Amino acid sequence: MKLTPIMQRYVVHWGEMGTRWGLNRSVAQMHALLYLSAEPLHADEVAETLGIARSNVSVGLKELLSWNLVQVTQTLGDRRDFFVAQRDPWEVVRIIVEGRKRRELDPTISFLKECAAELALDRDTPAYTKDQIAGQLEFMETLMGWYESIRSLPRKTLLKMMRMGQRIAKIIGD
Amino acid sequence: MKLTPIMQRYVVHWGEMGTRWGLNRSVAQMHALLYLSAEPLHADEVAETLGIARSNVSVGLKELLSWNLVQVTQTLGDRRDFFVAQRDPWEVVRIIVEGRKRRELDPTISFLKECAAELALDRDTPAYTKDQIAGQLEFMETLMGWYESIRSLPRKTLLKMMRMGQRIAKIIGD
DNA sequence: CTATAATTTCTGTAATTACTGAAATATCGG
DNA sequence: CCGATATTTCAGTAATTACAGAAATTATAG
Repeated sequence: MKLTPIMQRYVVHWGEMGTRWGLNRSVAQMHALLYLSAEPLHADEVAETLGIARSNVSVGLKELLSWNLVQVTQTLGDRRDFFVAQRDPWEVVRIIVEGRKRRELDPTISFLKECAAELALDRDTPAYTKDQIAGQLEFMETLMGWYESIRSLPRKTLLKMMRMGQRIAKIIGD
Repeated sequence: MKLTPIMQRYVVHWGEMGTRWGLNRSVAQMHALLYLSAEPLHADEVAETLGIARSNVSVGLKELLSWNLVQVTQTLGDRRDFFVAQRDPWEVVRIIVEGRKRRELDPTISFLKECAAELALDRDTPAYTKDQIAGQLEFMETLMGWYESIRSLPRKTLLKMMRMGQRIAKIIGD
């Protein structure tokens, strides 16, 4: 696939940002490429376009598949797998946030719950420390509950809410 | 500083999670330790408690200072710097989110704006690609605008909003 | 101004993580 | 089943990142 200069810069930028989000550079680049491409691409084309080894593309695409950021399609009369990226930016962010929650927040909350339970019986740990852990757990549960309730809202409602911005504070009252 | 078994596990867990959030393990451990500690600690104590080199502690604490997750205090009659962590979990998250926004989202939005401007004149880049970039920019601006308006709400209002959960959808209408 | 304590910088090393290219495996038409 | 093509696995290598310890710098008390 031939990239225009702007497309190249986009791919590079996205690769760079990916590293800050915990993806590795080439995986993020693959995603960027597929995101910009109107047609599904096969792995060889991704490898060639980005100049990385075919085997890496295989691994990277698998990772993107596991995140549901990319899907496989087939073409009649072609044995190869073709890949398309999730086109909708909302959906991309939803997927990423969901994944991060599962991998980062959920284990922490369970851990904190364990701690809280054990701390109830613990005589050695200072009161201050207990409070800190309890406070953190409470906060994370609040945050998580909020996320759960927002996650399922239809996009239209979400968009409306976002556009309301600060006016929402008035409606809620204080 | 003497750590109880639970405190040790907390520090280890937090260190592990830190790596998934883009911090390195020991920096995250330093933060955890200070977060749990009722009193300010000096660098030597941090180094000794965590079993890492004094020089590393110096670098790590500087990083935490740059994030405003940790602050320096002084004690009368002691030349050493003492460090305390931000105690409030809300504030911790606010600081982290703010930092990530600044380091990750802001540059991306500027980049996308540049792209959008150049794409208006560009004859080579396919229409589909242009749409994808435009869509992403629009989305990120919406998200950012919402964040800006929420960020400044008093915590009380925020908490109320979070506790309302899905009921907020009804109030907004559809 | 000097001696001492505290902190930071810097360099080499260790550990981790990412990547390539070859080999192995799987898939499919005939 | 065979041959051709596509994909994945794997082992060695490269690149990156984190770390320790020594050396240098800064700050402070006397």
